[in-house]
Amino acid sequence: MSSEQSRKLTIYDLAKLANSSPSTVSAVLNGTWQRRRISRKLAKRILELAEREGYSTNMQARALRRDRSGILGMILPLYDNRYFSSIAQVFEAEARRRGIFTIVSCTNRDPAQEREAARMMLAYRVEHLICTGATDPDAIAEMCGAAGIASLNLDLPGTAAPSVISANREGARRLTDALLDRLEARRADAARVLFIGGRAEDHNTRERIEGFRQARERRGLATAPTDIVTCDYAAEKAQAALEAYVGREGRLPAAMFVNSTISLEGIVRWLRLGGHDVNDIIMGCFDWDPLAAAFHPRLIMMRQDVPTMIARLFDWIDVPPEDPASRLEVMPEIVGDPAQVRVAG
Amino acid sequence: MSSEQSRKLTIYDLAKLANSSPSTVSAVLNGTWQRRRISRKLAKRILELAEREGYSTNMQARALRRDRSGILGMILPLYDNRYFSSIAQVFEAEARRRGIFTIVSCTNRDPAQEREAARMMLAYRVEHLICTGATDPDAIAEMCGAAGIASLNLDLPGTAAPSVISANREGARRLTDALLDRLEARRADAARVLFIGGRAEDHNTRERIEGFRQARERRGLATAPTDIVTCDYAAEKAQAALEAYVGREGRLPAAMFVNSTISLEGIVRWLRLGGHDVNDIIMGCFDWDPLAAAFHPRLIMMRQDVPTMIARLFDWIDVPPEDPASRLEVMPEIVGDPAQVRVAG
DNA sequence: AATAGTTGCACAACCGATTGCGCATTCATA
DNA sequence: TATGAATGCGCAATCGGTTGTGCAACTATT
Repeated sequence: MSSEQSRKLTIYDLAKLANSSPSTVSAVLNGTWQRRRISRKLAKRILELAEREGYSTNMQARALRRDRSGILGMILPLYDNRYFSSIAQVFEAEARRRGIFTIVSCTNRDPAQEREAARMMLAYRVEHLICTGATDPDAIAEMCGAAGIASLNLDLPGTAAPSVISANREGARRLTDALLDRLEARRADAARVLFIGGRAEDHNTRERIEGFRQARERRGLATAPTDIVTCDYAAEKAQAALEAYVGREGRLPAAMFVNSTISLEGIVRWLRLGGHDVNDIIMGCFDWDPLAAAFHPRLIMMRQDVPTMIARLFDWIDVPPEDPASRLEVMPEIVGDPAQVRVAG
Repeated sequence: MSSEQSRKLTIYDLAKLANSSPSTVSAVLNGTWQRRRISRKLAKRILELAEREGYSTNMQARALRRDRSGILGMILPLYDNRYFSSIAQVFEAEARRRGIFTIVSCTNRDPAQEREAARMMLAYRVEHLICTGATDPDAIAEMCGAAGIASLNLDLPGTAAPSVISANREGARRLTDALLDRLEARRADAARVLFIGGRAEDHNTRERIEGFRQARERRGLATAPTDIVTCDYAAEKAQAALEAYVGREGRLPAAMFVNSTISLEGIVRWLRLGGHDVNDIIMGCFDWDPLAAAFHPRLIMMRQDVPTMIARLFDWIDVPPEDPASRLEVMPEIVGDPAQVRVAG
């Protein structure tokens, strides 16, 4: 609050001002002064001085000496949907609550960018690295392992580090059940249900497909390969895939299991452009977006339980699981389908 | 790639392995070896050794010695809309392209959190601090000034640091023009246009209101205080505000200028819950969301030009403006209104 | 062959905090 | 009045890079 020194104030400056020593100032400022038997009086004087002079600890120096950065790193595919942005926000909020600093980096679902981001995070000596939705989590876990840094997977599981993920199969089963219930209520053809979006090679998509298949099987419905279109997540891809599907089948599907809000964007756009009423198709989306809910109240969505997922993640940060390949599934919540409330239990 | 040492490899280790000295290894690894006249042969040998042993520079040590962290900091209100998430992504991508590391922190439009985040960023000795949509940018600029760190404002302007913002007034004028054009085409009552959302105390909202007012004035339309409802951004607030407005006026507005996608969410939800057709009201939104566009093709949106804004920001990071209170306005683009294409020029 | 310039590298002092250790006082006890 | 313990604090080494400076060895010049 006082002088606008361009050289930042250090503990050495404070020590001089307080007629004390750097080690004492350090102990006072980092809270270890009681253990070091610094008198309360002196501690108080130094704290006031630091406050008055606007001292701020040089975290680089502290990190270097302590060999701990006090930073938690996270890599993330993107920020631009509610699921990932909420992951970033909740993660940051929880870390802040614990006085830990966070660094988040978007890697655009690109393995090369993932590796590069991980390399930087390791150079900054993050204490843990959270890999969210990583395309190649094991590669990163291996890098972290070599550097002696713990890594954790979120959203997509790996085999080389503990993973917190959504209960994709069970969630998909419930979402599919909700779609089928609606179809029955409408007396529509339950055969024409389309699963669209996602990547055939990613774990979540495979699990959701399996849940989709199982839910149908339990009602005696077969699932043909053409019922499933894993066209990647992008809106344009979903749009083109739906167009192709409709061209092939000659008509719209009766219901759709849309594998992300970004795919939903393409689907809805294509339907509107083609003059279709979105309400004519029963739609479920495995992800949640309140704006979509506002526009389309009959849309059924699976909202992944981000707060719980992050909480479990921090549990493992606090106490690493014995098994490095531990996998924890967190149940997502169905939204927008009142009829489902009893079924979900 | 070799041993899984738990102690991280340092330049001292490499120096021993290479029969060289730490200073030489350092120069080789940080690229200053030519200036230090290290032979190409030795440099090559050391680089290969470092690669083989999986060396990674301890950035804390480097930052401490250089007195520069190589980190760019940004504070942001939220990630969860397309505007802010895109700011974070584009900012990070551009920084990455330049080999600079970034730290982004969400501060929930809360001045206390803003200050706390800034304090942490300064403790980590970020080289610049970008304050995006800060409620109190000048307070942060002052903190940065005292620490001898340059700060820049984005989205919301301040008086104590250079600011890159959207051309809110002109953008609002154009958006309002588009609404009024549609109203005329529909021969609807141009008096019943509602401006809704935002904060009366924030600069952007004030500017947009002024643009709104001017556009109407130019067509001979007066703007009453009741035509403007700055109920904050939250969906629930917008929902409640619209309900109150309709209760007061006895009918829906003919058109609405919605001041953010988050407010739009509340508006649309209220309309759907009340059984209204969103197409009955001519709507413009000052912000852009592709999912909203997909659901509501007649919605007119102002898409803020994030890439240009970030580019200008980096221009000022490279070459600080002479005037610390410089302000640069970047024109947003109107989306979803084909008729506007010629008017926009 | 003596001198000057160049090449190639190592020494050692930092950067700012942390922390094991030790030394002077003061206090309690015998 | 000695003696042991407790109190209060400072010294100095250390974390891992960076960088000004200096010194050999070698090359070019006269």
